[in-house]
Amino acid sequence: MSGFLQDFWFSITRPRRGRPKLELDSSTLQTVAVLAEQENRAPDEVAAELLQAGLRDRQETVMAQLLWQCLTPREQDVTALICQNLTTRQIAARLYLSPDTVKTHARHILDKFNVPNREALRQMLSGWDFSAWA
Amino acid sequence: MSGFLQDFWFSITRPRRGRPKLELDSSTLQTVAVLAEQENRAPDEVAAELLQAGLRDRQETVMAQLLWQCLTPREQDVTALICQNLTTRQIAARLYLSPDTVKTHARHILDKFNVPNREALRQMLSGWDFSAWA
DNA sequence: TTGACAATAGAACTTTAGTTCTATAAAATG
DNA sequence: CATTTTATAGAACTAAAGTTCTATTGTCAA
Repeated sequence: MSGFLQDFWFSITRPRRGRPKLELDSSTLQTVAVLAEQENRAPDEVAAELLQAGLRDRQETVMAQLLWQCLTPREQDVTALICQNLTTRQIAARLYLSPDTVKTHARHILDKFNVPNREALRQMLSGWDFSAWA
Repeated sequence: MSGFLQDFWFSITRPRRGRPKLELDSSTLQTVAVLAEQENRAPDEVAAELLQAGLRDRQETVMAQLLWQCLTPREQDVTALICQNLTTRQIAARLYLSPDTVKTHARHILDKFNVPNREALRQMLSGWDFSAWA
């Protein structure tokens, strides 16, 4: 058995109740293999890297969600529209404010998320769904 | 055996020579399991999603690399520095140009990559290593 | 050789975001 | 109740990016 099979078999045989099973379709595995071959690396290494990168993203999402809860309702509105790539003017028109007011909210938002600019905010929340503010 | 084990076992027993083995450390698997539990989803579903997202990123990189080849040497310089978040002024000082010239190059770069602004360019090349231009 | 094109360089002007400040009303606190 | 804090709103100014244009030189094709 390969090291992976050993590990997996070991985790299955451990006395754990209701442990979920890890099941991937073979096409994903094959794509990993193809990519690994292109990069001259072991597929398990590539897969681990991809998984770990994805997991890191998710953990950052948890942090961002906590910070989101610290926003006022108005700030959440402005955040959502910023992340949908609306300009200050567009946001102002949408929320019936002056552009300067939008910038004030943006200032507060960036401070609460501790990011240097709107781009960094958008990057931080890039996987979020803001369609409720469409 | 789980479905994954079946698939994997099946791929191993197929008459393929030198097929690489997929091997992940158990801590990664456990992290996937924890995340899946938080999201009330099956771990194999989460893992597949993470892998597929990562693979999609890699494919976009291939396209970007083709476009990168279309850049002139100067444009590649400017692209690298833009992606390291340098301002126009900083880039101009680094390359001994006027800021307006940097903006001209940027214009050409954005056109060649078919992106609307520098932020989109940085997003597109976010996984690249530009340390050679440090 | 001449003209077209590409690479490199730069300028004037506009738009947008960022920075620092002021102001008011409502809510919280002592 | 008086004061402080917070949320919301806005303004003046600056920095940065974006847009459209001009200019020169080298290369290439007719």
